[in-house]
Amino acid sequence: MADYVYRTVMLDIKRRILAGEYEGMRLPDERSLAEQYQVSRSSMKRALELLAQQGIVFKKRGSGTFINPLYLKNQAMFRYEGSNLGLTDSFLAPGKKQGIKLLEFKVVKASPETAQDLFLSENDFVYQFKRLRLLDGQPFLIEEGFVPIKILPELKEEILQGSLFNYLEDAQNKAVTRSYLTITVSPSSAEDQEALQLKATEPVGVMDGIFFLDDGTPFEVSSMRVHYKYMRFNSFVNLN
Amino acid sequence: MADYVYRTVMLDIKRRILAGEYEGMRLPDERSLAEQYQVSRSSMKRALELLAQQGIVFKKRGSGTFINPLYLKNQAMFRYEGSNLGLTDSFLAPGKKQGIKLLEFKVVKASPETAQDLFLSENDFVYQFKRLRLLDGQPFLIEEGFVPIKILPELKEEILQGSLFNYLEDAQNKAVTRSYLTITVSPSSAEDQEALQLKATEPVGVMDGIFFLDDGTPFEVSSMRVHYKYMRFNSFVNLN
DNA sequence: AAGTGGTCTAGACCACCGC
DNA sequence: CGGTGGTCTAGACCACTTG
Repeated sequence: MADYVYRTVMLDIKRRILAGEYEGMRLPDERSLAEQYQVSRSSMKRALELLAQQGIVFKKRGSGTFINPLYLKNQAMFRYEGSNLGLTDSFLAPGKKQGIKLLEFKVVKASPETAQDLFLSENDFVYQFKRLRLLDGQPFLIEEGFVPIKILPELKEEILQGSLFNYLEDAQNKAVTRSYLTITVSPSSAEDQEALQLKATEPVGVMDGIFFLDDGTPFEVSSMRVHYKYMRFNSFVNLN
Repeated sequence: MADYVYRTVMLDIKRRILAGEYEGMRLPDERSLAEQYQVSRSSMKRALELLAQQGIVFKKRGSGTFINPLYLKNQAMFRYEGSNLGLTDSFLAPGKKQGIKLLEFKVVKASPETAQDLFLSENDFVYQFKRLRLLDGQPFLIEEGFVPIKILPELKEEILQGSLFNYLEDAQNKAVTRSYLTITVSPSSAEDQEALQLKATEPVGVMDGIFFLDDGTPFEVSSMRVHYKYMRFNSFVNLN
C-alpha cells in the first residue's frame, strides 16, 4: 500500500493500542499527538478519523479520544480493513481451499432489468454464467452473473475458473471499488438442494449485487445463493 | 440538523444533480466549485467527499468528479443518509403501521457471553426481554434483547412497547451511533413457526447485533429472527 | 503540458465538557 | 475557565490522466 503520513500514523497508533501502550483507555489529545509524531494537527485528525471509522477508537468533543474496549477484547470482530466489498469477509475462511466449477457460460441479449442495472441499452449483449463455488471441495454457493461484453471483450472460460475481480485487477488494471448488495433469505429450490446438498427444510441466503469499476461503470450484476451454514455477513455501522 | 459549510454545499450540489443542472455527468473541478460557492477548496473537498460516500458521485484523480448514473436512474437504491444503523432501512416499509408485543421481560444475571458483549463483570444484572414486532398486524420479527440495568435503571414495560432507540434519544438524550451486526440464515424453529406463522420449509434471517451509545458503551445485544419474506438488508460499500 | 483530484501544513476560531 | 475535538481557511506541492 501507499505510505501517506496519515496512514502511517494511523497504523502506528493502532499498533500501540494493541500493545497496550495507552493508559486508561484514553489517547493523548490531538495537539500533543501531532507534536509527538511531528505532523500537522490536520493529518493527526485524519489518522484518528480512520481509527474511528474502523471502530477502534471513538471521539467525544470536549472530553477526548478513547479506545473502544471491545476492540481489545474481541479483535476478530473488527477486522474490516481490506474487505473486498463485503464479500471476502463473509465467505473466505482463512486457510480453506477455494474451488470454482463453471456450470454455464454463454452470451445473451440483456434482459430489460439487467440492462437497467448495468446501464446498457436494450440490445446490448452480456455474458451470462453460472458458477458453483467450493470450499475444501464442499459446494457452498451458486452464483449467476452477468457482465457486459463491451467491458471484457476477451472473457474466456479459463478466466471464469478463477476470481473475476483478481483478473480485472491483475490483467486489466481495473479495480472494483464499489458494490451495492441486497441480502435476503429464501427456502431452497430444487436446484439449490441438488447443487448445495441441502434438505428441503434447509434454506439459502441470497445476495444480489451490482459491482462497479472505479470509474463508476457497472461491471457485473450477480445473484448468489449461499448454503445457509456458510452464510455470514458482517456489517459495522458508525455514525460518529 | 446543523448548518456547516460543507453540509450546506453538499446538499446544494445534491439538489443540482437531481435537478439535472450538470451537463454530461460531470461536475466542475474542485477549484472552480470552491470559487463559485465562495468556500475554501478544503471545504469543497469535504462536501464532495460526502457525496462520494453516499454513492452519488465518484472521483477520479486526474480526470474529474462524475455523477453516478445509477443515482439518477434509481434513487431509491441510494437512500442511505439517516439510516438507523442498518435496521430502519431493512425493515421499515414507509406508511406501514408498526406494532410491538412484549412477550417476556425480566432481570437476570448476565451469561458469560452476554457479559463479554456488553463489557460487564460476571455478576452484573441485565434486563432480558423478548418482543414480537408486527407490521400492519402481521408478525414479522422476534427480538430477544439484553440491556445492562445500570444503563437504564428505570426501564419499564411501557417503554418496551415502543422503540428503545427513540426512548434513549428523547428521554435520555443519549444517541445510539454505532452497531455491529452479523447476519446469518437459519431454518425456522418450532417457536419461529408458531410466532411468525411459518411453514416448516420456510426459514428466517437472523441478525445478531451489538449497539453502542455515542460514548462507546455497549448498550444492547440482541438477536432478531426475521420472517424470510420481510428480511432485506442493503449494503453499500465504497472503497473510493 | 495542462488540468484534475490527493496530501499536507499552519493557524484561527468555534462548540462542548468537566472541574 | 481550561482543555478537548470540530470547522474552516489559504496555500504549497504531489500524482495521475488526458490530449
